[in-house]
Amino acid sequence: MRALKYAILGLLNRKPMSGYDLSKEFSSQIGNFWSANHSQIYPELKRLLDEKLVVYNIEISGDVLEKKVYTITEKGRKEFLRWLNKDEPMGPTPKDVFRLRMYFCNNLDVETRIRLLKHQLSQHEERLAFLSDEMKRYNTVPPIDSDAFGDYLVLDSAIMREETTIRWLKKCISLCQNGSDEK
Amino acid sequence: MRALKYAILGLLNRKPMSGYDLSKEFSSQIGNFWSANHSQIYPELKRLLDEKLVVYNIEISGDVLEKKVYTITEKGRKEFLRWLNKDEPMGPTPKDVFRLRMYFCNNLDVETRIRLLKHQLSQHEERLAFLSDEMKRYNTVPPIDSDAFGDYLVLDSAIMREETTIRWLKKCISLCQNGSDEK
DNA sequence: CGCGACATGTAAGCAGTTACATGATTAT
DNA sequence: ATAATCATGTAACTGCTTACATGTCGCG
Repeated sequence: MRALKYAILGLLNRKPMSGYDLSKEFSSQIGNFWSANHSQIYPELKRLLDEKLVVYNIEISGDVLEKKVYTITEKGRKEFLRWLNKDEPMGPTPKDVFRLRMYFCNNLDVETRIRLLKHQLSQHEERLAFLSDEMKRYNTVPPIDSDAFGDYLVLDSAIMREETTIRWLKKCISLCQNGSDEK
Repeated sequence: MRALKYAILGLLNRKPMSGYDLSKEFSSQIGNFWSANHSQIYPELKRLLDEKLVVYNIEISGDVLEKKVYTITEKGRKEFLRWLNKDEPMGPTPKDVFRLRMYFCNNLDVETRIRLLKHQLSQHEERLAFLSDEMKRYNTVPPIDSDAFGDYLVLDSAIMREETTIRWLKKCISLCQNGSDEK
């Protein structure tokens, strides 16, 4: 599978970057659906280098600090495009610990459920507010052949995901409260 | 973290089961948000046994075929409830390879994007149809202290997730088509 | 001069997938 | 008979997280 490999190749296909830059990218839009930390990125870059999918040259920041700026090769671009064009089946359903916990929530007293649900709710609302703020930067949908188009699509998806989670959490809270009244 | 440990304890807290039964459970409602296959379940059961959180007794199916039916212990129940009551922060954003691909979709020609998007769309619509069918079994919201309540909540969540994904996919298709007209 | 950001790496361990391996039971 | 399902395990490998480890640069 090696999704990280293609995530990195895709980012380097946008523009040359260092491992450090890549790890920052994974905190931005793309990070809503894929991320990795530096301890995974550096070894992967070494591997891509061995496979001749990337090359690097060293830039000096300041006096002596070396920065390896990686560039995708023609071979790398080909392999990336091959992966991107492939039609793959729907992936496995992603895991979610909080929903796993709610699956077992009949073992919790109602007050605890509501407390846990409200805590999740506030976190997701905060996250949604952050994402909505990012969305404000787009007055219009970016051109479909620009890098920004991908940014826009995944940001939109992340917002929709948060909105849906929030709707579900509110529904859960409501069901727990009504159910407890009925008793 | 050991989420699988608690998933298994929670299921055994519902009723005694074999490893085989557990792996089937992960294909039902709970499987929408957590799953594992038998190669992970059997070693985990052994570990739970070592930790004295479960015990088993052997049932014979047919003539000689042995079936290990696991039961949660009092210690196991306590540890499960401790985990369940804990208030944990929002987990990391789940990974999604298709959205990762769409992040890079400006490198695809419009026809390919639409083909890939429509393929995903049909798969998610099929999945939604299946889940909606499952939902029909509930004429009413189950009692909030029944096992079925958890089943209901996660099924509802899975349906909302599929609906949202479908809305997003349709939006992406529409954006790609309109954008290509404008050019 | 101290702190946060910049910058790159390795090691140990946990979690999860795929494949290997075996055998019994039930329905057709 | 034979295929699908029941039933239990192990081994090898991939992916990912957390911690270890080191050093520079720019700002206040």
